[in-house]
Amino acid sequence: MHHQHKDPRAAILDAAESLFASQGFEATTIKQVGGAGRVNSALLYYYFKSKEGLYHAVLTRMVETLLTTGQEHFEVAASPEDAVRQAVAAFATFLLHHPRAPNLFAREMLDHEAKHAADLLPRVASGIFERLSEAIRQGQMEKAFRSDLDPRFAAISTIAQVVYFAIARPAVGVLLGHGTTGPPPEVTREFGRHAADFALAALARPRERAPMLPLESVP
Amino acid sequence: MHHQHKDPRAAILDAAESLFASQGFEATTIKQVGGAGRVNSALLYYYFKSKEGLYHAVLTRMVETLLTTGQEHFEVAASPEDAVRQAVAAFATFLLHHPRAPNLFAREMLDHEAKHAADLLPRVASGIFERLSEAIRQGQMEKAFRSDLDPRFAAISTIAQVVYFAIARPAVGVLLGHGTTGPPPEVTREFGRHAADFALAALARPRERAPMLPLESVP
DNA sequence: GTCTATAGGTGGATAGAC
DNA sequence: GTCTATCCACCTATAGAC
Repeated sequence: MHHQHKDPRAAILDAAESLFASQGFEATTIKQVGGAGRVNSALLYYYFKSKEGLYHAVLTRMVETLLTTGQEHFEVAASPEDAVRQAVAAFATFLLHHPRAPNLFAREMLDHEAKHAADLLPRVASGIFERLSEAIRQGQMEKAFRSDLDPRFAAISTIAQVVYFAIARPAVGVLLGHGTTGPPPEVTREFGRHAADFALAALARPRERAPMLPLESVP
Repeated sequence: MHHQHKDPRAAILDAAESLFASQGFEATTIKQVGGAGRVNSALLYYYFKSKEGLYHAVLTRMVETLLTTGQEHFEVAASPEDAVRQAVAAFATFLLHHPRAPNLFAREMLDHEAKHAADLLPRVASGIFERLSEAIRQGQMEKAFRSDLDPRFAAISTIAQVVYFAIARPAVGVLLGHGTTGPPPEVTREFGRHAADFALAALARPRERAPMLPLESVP
């Protein structure tokens, strides 16, 4: 999975990302980072100001990747329905390559109330959530979606499913009968499809319109 | 908010619950617990085996409360639709009284892969998730819900919304324009209603049936 | 049951050789 | 740029007086 690094800086970043995500910031020691990255642990202070500085660098790099992935998916969306599917797919793709990413972000919310991500959150908000909300609003205007749901709330509900599934892996695993190690990859992919279906089913107009019929014909 | 305690054990539990939830297990020190509970910090080792033992006691007490709340709500559910609303309401009620609870559980998943909650998760699974899944399955059999969604996945999607909203408060706050302190209580309640609506909209049968009509009359 | 004092161990960070 | 050695702060846990 992980290839050898010539660049010590990248090696440190990779090791730190993995450790912070799996153990948390406080529980991860400088020496663990050095060990995992096969780099002298004192070297960390040459490339980064402090343990916190390293942490911030890890968060920043990950957000950039997420934004790029989101960008690529939204670009190919042809309709509001498609945009919803693409938004879910963007997260699913991102999670496939960075399985621990939700852990890292979730921790940042929990441990530091997003203090270190204060400059990053608005970029995620405008880069992904706002675009999804906008697509939903668009679908409502085009009468493709029901209009009694708040577009921003609906966007949160959509993304929440897949992010929760990733964060609460142990709990979800127990619920689905796979134990605390969490569900196998196949089930995870299956849930990704389900999440898009669930969101689109919620957004769908409740009853079939009778298109093209004059109003008088409706009882 | 917090009343004075005569019972040092309860004082320690309350202080630890609050601190573990807001800072995490590793970042919380014994002396902070003692300080917040107005109890000598060495006393902790008289009532609990260790810092880990205290942590486990906090988790256990919280799960019991959640299960009781869930129980009470499910008991009054008269229909599958009602059960879905009651499940969301159970979590909403619980979160109202224990705003930091999701943080605590989320941390346990993230920091320790639910190691300390291994004995608690099955109880939550069977006490709440299974009952919600069962209600959804029931609704599908009664033709009240669409039948192309996996009941267990649908249960996860339903709960995911409200739990995600609680965990990702800072991110959700930024998205909705309230800053990293998170949305005000009113918006939180509003989202609770939305979550139930969203889930029921997703579960609803896609088109209106023509009830009681003989089959031949359908074109 | 409650408190003081402290042992024993570890972690972040730096100084300075190479 | 990289490594060794180490300082200092702080944390968990216990011993033992009261």
